[in-house]
Amino acid sequence: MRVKRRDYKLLKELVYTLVSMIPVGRVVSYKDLSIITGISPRIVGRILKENENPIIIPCHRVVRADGDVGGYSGSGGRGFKKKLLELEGVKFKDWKVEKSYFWDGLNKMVECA
DNA sequence: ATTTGCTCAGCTC
DNA sequence: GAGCTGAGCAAAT
Repeated sequence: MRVKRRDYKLLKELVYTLVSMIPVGRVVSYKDLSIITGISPRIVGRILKENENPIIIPCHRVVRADGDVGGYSGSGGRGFKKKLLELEGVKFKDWKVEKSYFWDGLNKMVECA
């Protein structure tokens, strides 16, 4: 399912909203966001990168499906992202988040809807 | 565990 | 208009 280009702006808002819903100490994969929004995972990353309100959007809580930290365009890069997550209570195994920290709340919400 | 191929919106040439 | 570039994914090796 693809979204019309005209809706791209709304799509961004949706992504931001979803991301801002992630509880502390939990993470969500780009893949899940891509499924929910109906766009490809890369575009999710692009949207986060282009986010207009970095303050209310905890981009660091979005990681790759493999558990890998992924990239980060903010200050400090990936290292800072990892540190931030650890600070919130997420434990890492090398550079990967343990699966138990993935949050499936979004998927459940979508199932409900 | 590592390499390869695919994806799709945006930017550049 | 054609080609390159990613904050990724999944399958094959």
